[in-house]
Amino acid sequence: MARYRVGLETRERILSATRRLVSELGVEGVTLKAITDEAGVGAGSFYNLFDSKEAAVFEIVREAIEAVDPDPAGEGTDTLGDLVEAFVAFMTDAGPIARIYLQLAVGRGLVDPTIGARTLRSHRRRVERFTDAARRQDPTLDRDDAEALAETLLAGLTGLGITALLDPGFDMAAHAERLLARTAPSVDAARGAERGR
Amino acid sequence: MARYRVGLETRERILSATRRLVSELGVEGVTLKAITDEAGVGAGSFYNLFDSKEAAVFEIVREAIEAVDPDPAGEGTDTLGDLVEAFVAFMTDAGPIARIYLQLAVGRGLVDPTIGARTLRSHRRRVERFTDAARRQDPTLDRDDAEALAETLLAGLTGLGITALLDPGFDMAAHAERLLARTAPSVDAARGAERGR
DNA sequence: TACATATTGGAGTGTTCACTCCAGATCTGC
DNA sequence: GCAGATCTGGAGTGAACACTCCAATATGTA
Repeated sequence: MARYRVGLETRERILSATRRLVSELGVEGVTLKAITDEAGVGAGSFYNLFDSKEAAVFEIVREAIEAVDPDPAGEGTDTLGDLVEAFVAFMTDAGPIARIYLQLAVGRGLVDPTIGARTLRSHRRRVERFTDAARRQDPTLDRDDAEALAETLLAGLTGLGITALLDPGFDMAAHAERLLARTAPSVDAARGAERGR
Repeated sequence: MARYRVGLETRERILSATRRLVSELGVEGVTLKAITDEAGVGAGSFYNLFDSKEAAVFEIVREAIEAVDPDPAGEGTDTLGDLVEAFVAFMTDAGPIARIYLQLAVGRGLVDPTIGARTLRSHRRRVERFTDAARRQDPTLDRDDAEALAETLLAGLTGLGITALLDPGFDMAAHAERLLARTAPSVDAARGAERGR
């Protein structure tokens, strides 16, 4: 749709504005006028580049959902600690994206079945990733046990992430560390031993 | 505002409709027409009983937020297990209310500072309740440790609740049990001992 | 029963919204 | 530097929205 350089630049400007506004006002709170004003662009320019307001918002939303799954290529190398650390970093450093993700996954996911299903799918994938990491570090772990471990650990991380986004003073990293130590004691012991080496 | 019997009945009918619709469509998705249609009532009747659409929605929202804190009077008697059980029951049995609560707390709380602050306050109160219960059951527990325990346990419960609402087949009770055993081992040991008596 | 007051439905109002249209400006390959 | 395509802002459109207004009716009281 955009073919000239200026068009592509405008597109980026609009997406930045949309990202900022969606994170501030929510997926439902953002208006076309707000986007075009923030981007310094007329409505005509917007519709020259996007089919609808929804299309621009969806682009941002997809970006947010995919951002929770870091490095989908590098399989089998992460430890549970790495995964936890990455999740904490996503929640505390990713700025608007984490906000958008949670708003979307929880706020919209509970209302819109399409988004709910998408969120659940992405959650399952993450559980699997965590499960694999746990069994890699503690091979004596039963598959069901590892999966239950992953499920509770991820649930805890999600809850901590919500608190962290609501309360800027919350020390998510410390709580996540503790959560890992408690929910995955055998794995964490192995980790401690490795550290002490 | 309502003085006659019929008026009070209509008020209840409108609130029921609002509760149902807010849980299905979300706080932002519900329209006045949807409410009045669902309640079988004209717009005039609605505004005879409520100041605004917001007022009716707020009534439902307040109800949802208060429902998370069960039995605020009976202090000092609940065990951690009781509190966990109550939280699980709220998420799995409370029907629309739990949906509304999470939508609101997370979806809106991340966007609307007023709601965010309110959610955080209610969260702090719950953390305190959990902390007290933990120290009651294991008096050797340090206050900071107990609070960290409560924070991680509640975060986990919240995360599990989200999954439970997104996935009807999810066994929240089992995961919550496991979470309690892991995050509060000393308390849970005491509990097991009591059970074995 | 008679009267004051509450309740009712729904047509009407003003506002906000996403989106269309298009004339003129700008861009880029040749 | 010309031609044809792309990009631009913003006035204009219709639909959806929350809310008002009011004549007709129902309700409770004495």
